[in-house]
Amino acid sequence: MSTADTQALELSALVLGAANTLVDGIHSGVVARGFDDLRPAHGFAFARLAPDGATVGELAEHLGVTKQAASQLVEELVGKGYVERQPHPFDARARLVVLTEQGSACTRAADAAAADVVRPWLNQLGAKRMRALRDDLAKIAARGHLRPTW
Amino acid sequence: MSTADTQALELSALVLGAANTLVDGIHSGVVARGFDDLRPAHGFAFARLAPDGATVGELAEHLGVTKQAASQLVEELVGKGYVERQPHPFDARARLVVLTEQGSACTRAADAAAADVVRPWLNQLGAKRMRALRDDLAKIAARGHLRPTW
DNA sequence: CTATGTAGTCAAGTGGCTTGACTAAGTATG
DNA sequence: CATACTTAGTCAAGCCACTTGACTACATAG
Repeated sequence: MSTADTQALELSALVLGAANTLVDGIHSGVVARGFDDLRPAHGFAFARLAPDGATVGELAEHLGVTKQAASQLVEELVGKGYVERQPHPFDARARLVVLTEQGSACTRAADAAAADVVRPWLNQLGAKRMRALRDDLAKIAARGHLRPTW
Repeated sequence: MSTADTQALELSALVLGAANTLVDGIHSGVVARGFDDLRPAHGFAFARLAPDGATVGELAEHLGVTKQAASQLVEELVGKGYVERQPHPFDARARLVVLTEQGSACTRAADAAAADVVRPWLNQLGAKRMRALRDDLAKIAARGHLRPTW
């Protein structure tokens, strides 16, 4: 196996490990802040709904699941008070799913939890290399090599 | 929200996106190489079994599932010819799960697929920053801020 | 030798997801 | 406008990876 391949393997493992740490850490932080009836999958939904809401179909595509699954997820979140369905402004077939105040509070909690996870990384690497890390990953993403869902 | 928090959010999204790209890309590459009866979860199992095999319990802990689930996964992989159970050298209760030749071939395919995913990153960033990226992630991991499962 | 702990499997139940079928509303064609 | 087609969403049923609970076989401490 070539050196480049070995490097690729190491990098893969590290990226996957970092992602794992993030998902677990964010979830733990969200739970610790009182939102204990949510799972990581809900966070990925919130990320799509956060700015201006989304339709069930858009959410489904973002999550990589069927519309039916997304619809069920929305129904669950409605029941728990995190989101609500509104009539779509332009398309009477569609319904706009938006965060409630509770949902917004949860996304703020998730943001804070993410910061908690990343903070030790910042302390370890320093601000300069941290920026470089972010910029390099952004460069990769900008070239379309990352899925647009996140 | 502070600047550091914004940076943390961006970084989180980028890392998660990169991980997503890796998982999808590796899986696609493995399927394309003829191992089309496997799912990403099997790859995570192979990663633990690859060097010297592991017990069902060890595999379960690595994957973050129950022993029963791991046992079922092993049973499935046995049926497909990727792994086999051997008597454990020291503990008659335990059984050592090891890769078959087919299983090893699959891990090599996964390695190659990972390299395929990472290669465009290397081309985009250059060797120097690529090394820096890996080293920084390794530094973070070395401090125990990443889950040891990967 | 006995009691407790550990490795693994069997059995049954669960929950998130899928496919399939359907209604309501938009859109394009004549 | 009238018909055919597409799209947004839900309802219903089934699937499958995972869970909890119960159990056997072996190990280990007292």
